[in-house]
Amino acid sequence: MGLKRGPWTTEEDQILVGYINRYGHANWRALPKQAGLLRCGKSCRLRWMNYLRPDIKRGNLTKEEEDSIIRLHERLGNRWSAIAAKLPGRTDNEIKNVWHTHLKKLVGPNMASKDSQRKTPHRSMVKKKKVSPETGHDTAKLVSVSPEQSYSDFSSCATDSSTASAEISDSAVGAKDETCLAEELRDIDEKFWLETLAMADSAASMDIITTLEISPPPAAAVTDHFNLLSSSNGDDMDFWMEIFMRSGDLQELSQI
DNA sequence: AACAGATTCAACCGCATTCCA
DNA sequence: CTGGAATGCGGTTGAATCTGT
Repeated sequence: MGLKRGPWTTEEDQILVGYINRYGHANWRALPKQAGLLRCGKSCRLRWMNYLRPDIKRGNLTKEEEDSIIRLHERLGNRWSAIAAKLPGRTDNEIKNVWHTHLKKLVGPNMASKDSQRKTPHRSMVKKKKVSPETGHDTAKLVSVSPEQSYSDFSSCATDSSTASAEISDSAVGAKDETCLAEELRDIDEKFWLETLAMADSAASMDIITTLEISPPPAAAVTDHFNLLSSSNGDDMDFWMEIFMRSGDLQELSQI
């Protein structure tokens, strides 16, 4: 289509930065044409988000940042954008690259293999994990996916739950047929939700939620767990993510 | 100095989600 | 409700660079 690809030149960068500084980036698709760039909107967005944004930190990650990434990855899996959101000035792409080039090696072979198993902790699956009014589970969705998908999805959702480490061994994953595995996952899944929600229900958790300034916790969040689960939408994701993370902290603390 | 293999990281690709008519 | 466009995300690729022989 006559669009340029490959590395960006300094001139292109200047044009893009100049245009965005002046007009913003309300419409990425229209932006390159209006700015006079022979790039697709997607490419412009990526260049801006990962490289040209003024708030991007340059240089190597600090030890603290690396530790944070390792901790967050342990809890969130390969949800790079979620991890990046906790590290101001760092991009999801950068964190992903750093993980694959440095940090994966640091955390050791066990975690590394866990990482490869985890594969795509897909956000769609996280969202689809709505609770059916009758059964409390979206069974059809779980049964229809492959064992690998089910496991990676599960681990991404429940990475930090103690039940998440109610391990499904490699061999088990390989050996079980899809139906058996789906049933097992449903059991674990239910346990996970109950535990997580129980955490949210406790006064201690509410204190933490308050002090964390999670904004704003849905009014029904604690009083009506399952109704909320079945009606939860994207706006609540940050809230739930904090709950997942905090519940992990609470469990770690209780073990200590 | 020359080469091969390893590493790094910007950019691309495909897919899911969100938005809107 | 539906379908198409726009956006965002995570996995992958490949050129540039580094390192070891």
